[in-house]
Amino acid sequence: MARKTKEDAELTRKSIIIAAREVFLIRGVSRTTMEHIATQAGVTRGAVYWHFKNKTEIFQAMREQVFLPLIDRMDDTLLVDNSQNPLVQIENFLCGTIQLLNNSLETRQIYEIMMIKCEYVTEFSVVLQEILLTCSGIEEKLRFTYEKAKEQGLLHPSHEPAQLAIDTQLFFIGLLHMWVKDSDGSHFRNRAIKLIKAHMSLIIR
Amino acid sequence: MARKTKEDAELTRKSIIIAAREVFLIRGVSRTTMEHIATQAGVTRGAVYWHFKNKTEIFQAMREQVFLPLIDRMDDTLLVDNSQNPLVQIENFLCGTIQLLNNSLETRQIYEIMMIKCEYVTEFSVVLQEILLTCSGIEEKLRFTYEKAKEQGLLHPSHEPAQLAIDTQLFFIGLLHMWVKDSDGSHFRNRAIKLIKAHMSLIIR
DNA sequence: GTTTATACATACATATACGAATGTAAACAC
DNA sequence: GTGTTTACATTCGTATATGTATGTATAAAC
Repeated sequence: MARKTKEDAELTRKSIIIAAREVFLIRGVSRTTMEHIATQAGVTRGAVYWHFKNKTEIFQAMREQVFLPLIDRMDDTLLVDNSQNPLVQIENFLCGTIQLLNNSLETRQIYEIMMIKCEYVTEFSVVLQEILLTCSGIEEKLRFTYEKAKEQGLLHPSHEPAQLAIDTQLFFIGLLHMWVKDSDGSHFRNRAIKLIKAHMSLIIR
Repeated sequence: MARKTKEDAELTRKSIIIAAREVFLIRGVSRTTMEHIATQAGVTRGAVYWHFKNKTEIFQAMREQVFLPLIDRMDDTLLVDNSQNPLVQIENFLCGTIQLLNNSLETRQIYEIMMIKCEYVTEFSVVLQEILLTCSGIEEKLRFTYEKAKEQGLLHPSHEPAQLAIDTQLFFIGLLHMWVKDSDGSHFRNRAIKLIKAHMSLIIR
């Protein structure tokens, strides 16, 4: 077949990532083959191997589309000193993430793949380390924001920012996991925003 | 080879489950083959196919060893009306689960397999439904116990048992996930008990 | 306008996995 | 003590996956 222009090639690359996401979601990462991805993208394995060394590289490319924006948004919502109520900042960050999952099919699917359609062994254990690191970052930023809240006297005197940060983080990790697993929506998806507000209300005062 | 006695056969069956757990942990469920399991158990694939129809059946057998006791312990700790402080009952249940993970290699490994070494697709999506159901059960039992606490005036008047139950449940799900992922122990494993106490202290009064 | 590198498709070699079929020796039922 | 069933091991056919090597037409570089 004919050679494509650079722009066309970039399109094929992107369509491969999209195809991978769609197949990963249905078959799981381990069970999808390069052939599955290629077929779904409407190309042959040759094209896939041209753009990516192996499946892990495709997975990483897919993952970056979700994680880099997450970090950015977190920094924007939590770290920027906008003289807003810090507790509201935290609530906005948490709710914003849920909104993103609601609005973006792509994000939703990638989260689902990463949480229940991927086995973190051998080449993928690296990803686990990165997740751990991201979580550390979240904890730190939450703590920073809770400290602001404490300075402003918004917290109960016996509550420590560090403890609140971890508690909120673990609550949210749990929520995300159940949000993803609850595909019919009745248990967690529909209630997520309410649950976040309830969690924050436990902390206020 | 020679036929074994019934007792011997039962031993082989158990050794296959153990072998499966060990290999699942290293290679992930999808990537382990019947051959891997057989070799690890010191038998041939013939023996494995004799005892189990396929890999999913082995997985289920392994899983039951962990989930049935969980339900039992939960009922024992939370539902039995032992006139103990309900909040202490909840704390004991949460801490007890962490202790179990600390003490039992088997339990620890099975949790790890189920959370980050398994892809919940096709035959395995059934397992997801069961997990959802188990979670519903946990929520209900937590709510029941928080209601007892409220009756005894142990809760802040503005706190609702239903909300607390979900908050605690999500906190604990998050904790379990991070506990499992934090294999070096520095971030969550060593602090788990302290984090639980901190979480409960947010609720008291 | 020729050359070269690109963006793939096609073909090939190798490896691995599965499930079933078959074989077999000993345990158990009688 | 003979027949039957059990608890496996062995063998076989088939399918599927991987990575690479090779082919090829065209875009881009000059």
